[in-house]
Amino acid sequence: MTPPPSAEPSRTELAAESWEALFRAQSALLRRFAADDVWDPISLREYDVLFTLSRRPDRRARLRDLNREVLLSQPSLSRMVERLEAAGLVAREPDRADGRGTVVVLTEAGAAVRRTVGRRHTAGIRRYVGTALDDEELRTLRRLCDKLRLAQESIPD
Amino acid sequence: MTPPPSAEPSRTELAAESWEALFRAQSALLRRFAADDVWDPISLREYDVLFTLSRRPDRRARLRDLNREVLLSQPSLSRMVERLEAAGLVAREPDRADGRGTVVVLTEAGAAVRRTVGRRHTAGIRRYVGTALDDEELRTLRRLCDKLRLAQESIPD
DNA sequence: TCAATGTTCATGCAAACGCATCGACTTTGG
DNA sequence: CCAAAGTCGATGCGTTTGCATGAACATTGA
Repeated sequence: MTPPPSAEPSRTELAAESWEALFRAQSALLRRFAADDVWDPISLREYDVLFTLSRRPDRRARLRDLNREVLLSQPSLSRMVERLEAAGLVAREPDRADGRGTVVVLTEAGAAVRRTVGRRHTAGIRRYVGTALDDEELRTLRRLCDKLRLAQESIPD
Repeated sequence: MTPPPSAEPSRTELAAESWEALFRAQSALLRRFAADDVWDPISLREYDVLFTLSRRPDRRARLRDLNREVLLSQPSLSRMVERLEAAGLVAREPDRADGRGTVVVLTEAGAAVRRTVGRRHTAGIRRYVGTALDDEELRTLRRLCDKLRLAQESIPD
């Protein structure tokens, strides 16, 4: 149970330190982005949903699939989509292939808001991320984060 | 305004891709950790507060300082500390050096809960992070995330 | 010195969240 | 073929969050 008597950090310690560093970096950046006055008329979380939709073929996705990519509970996403629909940024339609499903579609207005907010947000990313690391480091960070995320699919619950 | 006609991704694109990768990796991991049945009797966010306190000298910190490290608004943290105090996991006392301040102290019970939950949480970290990357990659990820976070202190608002 | 300004924490309040659950539909297995 | 089990999305409900604000104290500058 106790770590081996070694000067080297164990694999578990390395993992814990890396996760903490990742978590803290994300928190610090998220705080900066949240402080940026670029989000009107949506929230950062809503932007995430619109952004995710905008990358999908036909700008549409099943609610369930959307939920897999966004850090929100299913009921919360359901209600957020409801609000976005009321604001005219997305539309909901039944899935013809599965009677249980709801398909969420990004409207033109939603795509426009996504682009506008996205451009402003990108300025922050360039400022807070792009000036902190050089090109090589950015590429490495991206590669490791992608690897870390994709690995989750192979790790059973 | 438009990117130069080049096959190379611009610095801005690199930064955006890296941030997205970081954000998605953090989301995926946070979801896994949240699904782990290890949090009782606290939430993941509350654990973060207890954990942060546990690393401080004398296990105590000003509310304001705590708020700098945790991704919560000041009122939310104030109320969370209120709940943690009601649960006996922290204590609040006035700051003798500054009449405005409130010092939050981790109690013995709070430290015990932090350790118990921390041990269980660490198993998840080892599983989800420690098996996804090798030692060298973990060290690199940690280094880049730390650099990214620390750089924020030098970037004005 | 002291008025003006800034900082720190608490609280009222509305919005958003997650959990539990339900109805509707789909998939599976005998 | 159909009953049982599983999946999907919506909704009731209590909890937690953030925003706006206020009271108390600290700091600043004339």
